[in-house]
Amino acid sequence: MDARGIRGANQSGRDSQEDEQQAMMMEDLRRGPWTVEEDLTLINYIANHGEGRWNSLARSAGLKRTGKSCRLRWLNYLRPDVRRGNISLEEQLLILELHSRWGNRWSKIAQHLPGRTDNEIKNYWRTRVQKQAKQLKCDVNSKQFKDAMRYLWMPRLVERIQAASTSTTAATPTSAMAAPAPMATATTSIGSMVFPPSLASMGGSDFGGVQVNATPSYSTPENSCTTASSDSFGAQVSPVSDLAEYYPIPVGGDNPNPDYYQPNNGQGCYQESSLTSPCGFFNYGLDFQACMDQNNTQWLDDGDTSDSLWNMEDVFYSEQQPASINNYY
DNA sequence: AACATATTCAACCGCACTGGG
DNA sequence: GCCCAGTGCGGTTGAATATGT
Repeated sequence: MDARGIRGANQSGRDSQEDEQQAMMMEDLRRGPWTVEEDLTLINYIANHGEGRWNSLARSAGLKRTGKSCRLRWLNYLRPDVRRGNISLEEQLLILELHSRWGNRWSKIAQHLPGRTDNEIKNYWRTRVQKQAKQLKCDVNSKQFKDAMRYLWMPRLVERIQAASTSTTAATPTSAMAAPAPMATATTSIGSMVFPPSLASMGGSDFGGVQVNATPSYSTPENSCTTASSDSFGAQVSPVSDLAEYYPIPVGGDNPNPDYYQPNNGQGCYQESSLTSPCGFFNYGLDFQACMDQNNTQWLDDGDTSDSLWNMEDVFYSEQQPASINNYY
């Protein structure tokens, strides 16, 4: 047992926990990374006997692991419906939104991201979001950082989702993008979000009833969206988000979770062209009539994937100096 | 190529809660 | 009401890997 094992003196369940620790030493239980053999043993056992009662499961399966360890391994890694890989733009947006609503309620947030585990979301938050706050020398819970997330990062994600969607439909005859200007005009509704005047020129959006004539230019690297490997905070993201791929839930699906997102049938969240939060925290009714000509869509395919979509320090600076905001958009 | 530093994420921890006996 | 096993959650760690010098 390491130093972290030291606990307080009058904790409920404390004895059982000490027993667990003791058992670990007595029974020579394994810890650390799981081997392929252990994984297979666990998978096979659960396939035959189901999950639950993890301590007895661990013993019955012949695994020299604690029940906790087995449960964690199964839920976070071995479960067949666990999604691995890059976090899509939509997922990032959802994480930001739900976190702003619920805070560090990772498991609750994870319920709304099918296939993602609380651990994964937590790691995403810590490594990507908190890192940015740290670099900016501000607290992740500070109003400044939250505002930047809400007013800048999230709208930008919406734009990128729009752009990605637009780019995927651009090739179809019916989507003859007649965008004449080098500016993409995207109308984005984010129901309860009210943007400060200084940002009102930023997003092509109707945020919280404030019609924002936001027409971001996509012509510069600084405001280009990165699509292949890096999100605005350097996160690995999917270049194109196909929600049908991620959320293959039938309309009126039978997920017992009442909070579970359903495809947009009037109460759900995602449709091909809209994003709606589960609780209507805010509502991304994306109007994908954003017109982007070839030049405007080019950036989606350009390979600069290495850096930020926008530099947070620049964003903060621009927030304080609205006059200069167009330097960044 | 070698080393240092940064980043990622699986796994662990303590703690709280629940339900059965 | 108490005890205890089981479970779940959020926070933290550290090995592996990536990146920079």
